[in-house]
Amino acid sequence: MEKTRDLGRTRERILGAALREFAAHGLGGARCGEIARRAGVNKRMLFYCFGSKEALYREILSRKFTERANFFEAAPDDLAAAILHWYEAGSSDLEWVRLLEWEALGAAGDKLVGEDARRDYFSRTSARLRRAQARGRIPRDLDLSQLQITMIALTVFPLAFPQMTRLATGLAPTDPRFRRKRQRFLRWPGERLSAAPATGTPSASLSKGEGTVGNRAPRRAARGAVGG
Amino acid sequence: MEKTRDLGRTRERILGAALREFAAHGLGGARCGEIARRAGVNKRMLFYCFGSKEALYREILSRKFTERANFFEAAPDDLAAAILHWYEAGSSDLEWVRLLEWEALGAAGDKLVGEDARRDYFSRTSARLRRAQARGRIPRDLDLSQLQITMIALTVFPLAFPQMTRLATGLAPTDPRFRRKRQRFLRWPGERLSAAPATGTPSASLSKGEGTVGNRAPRRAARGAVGG
DNA sequence: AATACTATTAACCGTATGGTGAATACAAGG
DNA sequence: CCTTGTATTCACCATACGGTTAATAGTATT
Repeated sequence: MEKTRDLGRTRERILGAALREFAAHGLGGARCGEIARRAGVNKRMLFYCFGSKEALYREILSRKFTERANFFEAAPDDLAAAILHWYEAGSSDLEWVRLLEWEALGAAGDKLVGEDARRDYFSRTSARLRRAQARGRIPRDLDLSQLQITMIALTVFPLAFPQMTRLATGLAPTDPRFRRKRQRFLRWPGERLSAAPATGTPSASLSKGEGTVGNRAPRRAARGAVGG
Repeated sequence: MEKTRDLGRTRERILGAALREFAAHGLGGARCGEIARRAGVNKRMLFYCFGSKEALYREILSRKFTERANFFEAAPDDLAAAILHWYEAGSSDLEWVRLLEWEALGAAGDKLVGEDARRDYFSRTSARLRRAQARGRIPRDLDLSQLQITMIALTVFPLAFPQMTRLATGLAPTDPRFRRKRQRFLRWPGERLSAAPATGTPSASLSKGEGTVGNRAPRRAARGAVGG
């Protein structure tokens, strides 16, 4: 039979509820009482287990962050296919995108959660892209760091701005029909990029895509803080 | 000499301070006391002038919304040039982007501020794009509503996720150097799109770009509310 | 200069919230 | 079965915040 007392389990329940609450309302907007209620746990346990709301938030970010990292590691070589993989990786988890977005709004310039890992990701991806460009698989006149954020933008944006997506397309970004259409659309510039006119290699490939995009720390106590 | 009592002026001062505060912290995170302090005005005046925090927020959104709309109205015909104009329109005002982002996170599905105007914008733009496509100036196999949110994504994303932008490019999205690089980058797919291989017209043009992208109403009292 | 009106201020209130002190109940070890 | 440690609960605090009541001081009008 179930143990009536199991700290590990309550921890997990809290983390689950907190993820939902923080994704929905951000650090400042999330309510400890609500997290406890959702977790079916006494509010006090949050502080017993994690010390403070902010520490709990950091824990959530850190977990989600590493979880997502693995996903990104598995990108295929072909650029067009890689874009689709990134789309999958970047848009299959609404809560993650929302956490990213809260962070983007809340960060004041203080160190991000997992900043090193992120920097790592970007520099690895960058090196890979540079190699591909040197081999002529990406047009020489294309700015690679611009290409990077562009790819993230292409995949993350619809989830990050769902109302706008719905207004433009009539579909929710989570709707399977939307996702199919988006994938079809993304294939277009992908192939175009692959057909690299600069050097003329008809089919392109990137090295394998790894890495992640991430998280960050808290802001000024229980609010939001400026972002720049 | 200056009037010591001027309701119009205090209203403006409040609006100015509120814009900054709401852009920085969102509806839930913004503090009435702080707005008053920044405006150099007694807190009571916020409620005297606007009734409630939320009403003030709506006023801010509505103003910013129509202000931006005018900007978007003036897009040139040529697609490549239009993209640059949209970039300018979409990325020249950080506060606006942040308001959009707060909205995106906060909206629970309730009606957006200026939703009708936005729908208008999207349908007008959509019609224009369809005409251009019919004339063969945009590849026939390109999904136009996907194209629309893509263009917004390309221009808005760097400001919406500044930390990511900085990690990828080493520059802040507001940095003039970044903006130049981004413009140069955006010209690339712009010209590529213009060279419409589907029907073969070498130089493309869109009709004029109008419209706007926008705002929304409040959420559950002084918090954040779910977004989907 | 008295009147009437309204912009402005000071003080205050009720509530919600993050966080805590201390009691309590369960489980394992002896 | 009793003790010991810890997971869980209950009651509570201090504070911050949106909003309001009521008094006050400019200003225009006559």
